[in-house]
Amino acid sequence: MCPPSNRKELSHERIVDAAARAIRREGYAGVGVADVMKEAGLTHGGFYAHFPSRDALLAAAMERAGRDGAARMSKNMAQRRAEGASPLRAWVEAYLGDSHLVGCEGGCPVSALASEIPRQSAEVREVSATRVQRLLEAVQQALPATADEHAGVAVTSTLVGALQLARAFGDNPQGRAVLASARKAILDQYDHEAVSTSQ
Amino acid sequence: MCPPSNRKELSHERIVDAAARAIRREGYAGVGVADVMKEAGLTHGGFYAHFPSRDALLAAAMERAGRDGAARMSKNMAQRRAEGASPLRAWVEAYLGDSHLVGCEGGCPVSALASEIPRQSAEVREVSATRVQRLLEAVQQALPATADEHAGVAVTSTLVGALQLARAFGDNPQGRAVLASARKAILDQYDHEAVSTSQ
DNA sequence: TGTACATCAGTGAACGCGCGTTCACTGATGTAC
DNA sequence: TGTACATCAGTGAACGCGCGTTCACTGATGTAC
Repeated sequence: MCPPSNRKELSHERIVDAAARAIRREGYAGVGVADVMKEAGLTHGGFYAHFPSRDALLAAAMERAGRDGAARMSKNMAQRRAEGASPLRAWVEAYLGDSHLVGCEGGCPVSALASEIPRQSAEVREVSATRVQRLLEAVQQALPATADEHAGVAVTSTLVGALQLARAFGDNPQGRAVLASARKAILDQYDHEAVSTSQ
Repeated sequence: MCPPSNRKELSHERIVDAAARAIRREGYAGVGVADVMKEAGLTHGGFYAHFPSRDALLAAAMERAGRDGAARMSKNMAQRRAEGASPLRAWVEAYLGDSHLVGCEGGCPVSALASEIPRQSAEVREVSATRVQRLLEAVQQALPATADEHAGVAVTSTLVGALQLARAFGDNPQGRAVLASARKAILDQYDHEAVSTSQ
């Protein structure tokens, strides 16, 4: 069925995909080797033919989750931009959408894992820090050209913090109110530029 | 040495104190019953005379950590206010101080644990949500009276998010830059009121 | 004041369980002749 | 075309370990008389 040189590679992809979902759903600490392998349709014994350790899997999963999240954001944003939203509005409404209150599985791994990062192994911390850096860059690009770097960092912090506080309350009016307040505060301050200013 | 009715109570306090430090240092998932008991100067066997389960300990620890953190913030703020800082400046500089980049052990449990909260048991989530609520209220009180509730939520989100992103980078120039940007952005926007306006 | 007893906080061994990791083996696949 | 062999991804049993939890016991303390 599969070209021989591809078979292992395909399994590898399934494992990383499963782990990328698992870390966002369960946290770094909640992810087990056996569960990930099972979700990838394999048995746990074969794991060490793919990764030297559980930590190596977590690192690969974080990188994959970051790319996943970015791709999904791009798609989501493109649609909002097509509907006439400014880049910043598109970002903020996509990132802080009410649907992100439940199930972090497909969302931004930084907001799903931020407080766990400092407690991870060096290899996981390094990959995670790079993902934070990419998130900062993406938000900066969505801001009007007049916004300085401080603004980019502050907006990213607000996005990540608001999503976490909202999730701490859960999918209820209190959680949704946190998201709404953060959306409003960011757009009121930074979205004074007209839509036509950018792009 | 100890009045008999007090002895158990004193042990209980030591256990909760140890756990309140442990959850901030290691995360909910990183805290073990035996380690906490050892840090409290006891053996693990006695634990279940104090708590019905590990989750009950985590809940008690979160509440204690919240009060601890609030008390420390009060002290820190009082000193800054005495030096002439506005309430908001005092809050922001205390909360986002560079010293919080290493060792969350004595700091704000919300920023130390935020992304883990949605994965906890109901009892831990409830206590944690209350701590988030208290944090929102405290920040709101530090803001100028002209600031609405959206501003309070946004500033709290920025504080929590910035501390976590900075800690993801670590105690280095990159981490300190995140804190500095967040401090600047918050104060530039919300601290236009003169010091004399409040209190 | 002194002795016997009741109380109870804390001890430490033991339990079942799930984890990360290892390894001898299986069985499907492609290759050599 | 057919047979024998080499390769190697994946299997599943087993390992040591640490965890949360239980429980029979200890030993210090205060009380009754």
